[in-house]
Amino acid sequence: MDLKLYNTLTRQKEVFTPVLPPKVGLYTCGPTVYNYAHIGNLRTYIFSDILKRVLTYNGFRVKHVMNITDVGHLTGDRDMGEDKLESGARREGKSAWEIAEYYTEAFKKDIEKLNILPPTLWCKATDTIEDQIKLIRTLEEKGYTYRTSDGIYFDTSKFENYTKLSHQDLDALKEGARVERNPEKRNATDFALWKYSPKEAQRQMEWDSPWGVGFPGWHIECSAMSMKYLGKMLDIHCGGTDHIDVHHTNEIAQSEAATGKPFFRYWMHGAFLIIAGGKKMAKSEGNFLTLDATLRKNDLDPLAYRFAAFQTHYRKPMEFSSEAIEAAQNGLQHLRNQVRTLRHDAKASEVDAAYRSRFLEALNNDLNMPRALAVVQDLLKSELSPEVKLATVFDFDRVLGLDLEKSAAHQALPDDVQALVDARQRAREEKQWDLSDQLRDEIQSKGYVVQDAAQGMKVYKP
RNA sequence: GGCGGCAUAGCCAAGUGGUAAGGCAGAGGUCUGCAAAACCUCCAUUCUCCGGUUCAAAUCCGGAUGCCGCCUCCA
Repeated sequence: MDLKLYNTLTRQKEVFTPVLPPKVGLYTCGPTVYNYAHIGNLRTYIFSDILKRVLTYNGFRVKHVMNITDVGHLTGDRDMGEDKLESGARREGKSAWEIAEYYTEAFKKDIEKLNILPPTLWCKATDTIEDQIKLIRTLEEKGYTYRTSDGIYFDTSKFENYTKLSHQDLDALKEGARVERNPEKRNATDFALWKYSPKEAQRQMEWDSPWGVGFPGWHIECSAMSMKYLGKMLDIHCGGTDHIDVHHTNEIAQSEAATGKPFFRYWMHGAFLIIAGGKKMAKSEGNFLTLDATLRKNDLDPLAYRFAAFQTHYRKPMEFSSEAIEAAQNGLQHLRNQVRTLRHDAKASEVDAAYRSRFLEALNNDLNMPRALAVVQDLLKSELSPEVKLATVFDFDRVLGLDLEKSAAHQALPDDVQALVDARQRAREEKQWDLSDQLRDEIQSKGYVVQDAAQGMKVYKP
């Protein structure tokens, strides 16, 4: 079955075919590690995780590269402003390197909690400075660069079709612009490839280069790393929608200018998460929620957030509220209970081909997770045997990543709990209901759920 | 000011020409000593509003209203 994906470049769904099948090169723009990720950021990584899992489910072999931006991302546009890592270091009284290390680890913990599979390869901007310098030299040799008092810039007017990804009208852009100007730039859209360290202040992160001591611009890292690690497999590049106009547009310009060849063929972008008031989540809006804070406040399973993200298509803004996340938690709990009930009296056998095909059809229609979830519900309500249902839903979970098999697995009870269970079983057989209820309370107070079924008592830890 | 997007039940939402998926919440029921879980049934004559095209529109076109994003760093 064809896998259709929406390509920002062409603004339509296209049948996906990689350069070197069955291998697929996937590049995800990772975080700038100067602060914690918020749940809006994480929505985008859940999206790229689904993309990767769907590719794998379709039989492709995915090489997934994700970068960590630990230098060169400025706080202002037009290549003015401070480096985020340097300002983060000042804010917290640590070194820029410590800041990067700390928030990289925090990010990795977050995605692990959400069952986001780690990439095949992590790469850091600061580990590839040499490659970035090489790329800038190539651009220099080909005449795409110019020098100003603060750095080396890319002349976007020399690259034809600069707006092919953003589909922007540059003339209209200029008129409406209300930004500080960098008077040395030839075009408003030109961007820094290399910035000199400021004369008055010592930077913590700086390197020698043919143009002087300094640091790379933000965009060049993704070009250098994606080409270095993916080689010819420049298949899919994904990230948040906010990257379309500047970051990804600039990546394409500098990469294609340097190589003379097309860069990635498929560009995919995840939409924002917006909070109840209808605003996007952002630090400047004061509605910045980390994963931990969200979970703690509502006492939730991290996978409830993953499940919540599946209810909205990745290209549509997702409405977040505590009501929505609680609904997702209940929905996930219900799904797990359904699977556990099946598991109680059956073993997984064969996957049902018809349901698998319907599930795949939803996934392959530009990752339509809401519809895929509806197929899961249909499956569970179907007339199929428990054995087949189980096998099929476990197969689906390769994409869903909701730990359905694990959460339904038989759990061995500790001796003290088992003793209580046995005692309660005897009490029930003797119809000593007061004692039975008392023992149930005791078992529950140890954090277990007690369910009386026809075949006997079910006791498990949720 | 320019460009783009969205508007479907109490909430989250799918659906791009053929007569409204799914989830959550809610109501009723089966099972059960009770509880919990599970299961079954019900829950939008209608898709922001007004026109138009069509045998047929939530889906296409025009207009209105509201909301959002980008053009400042941001997933």
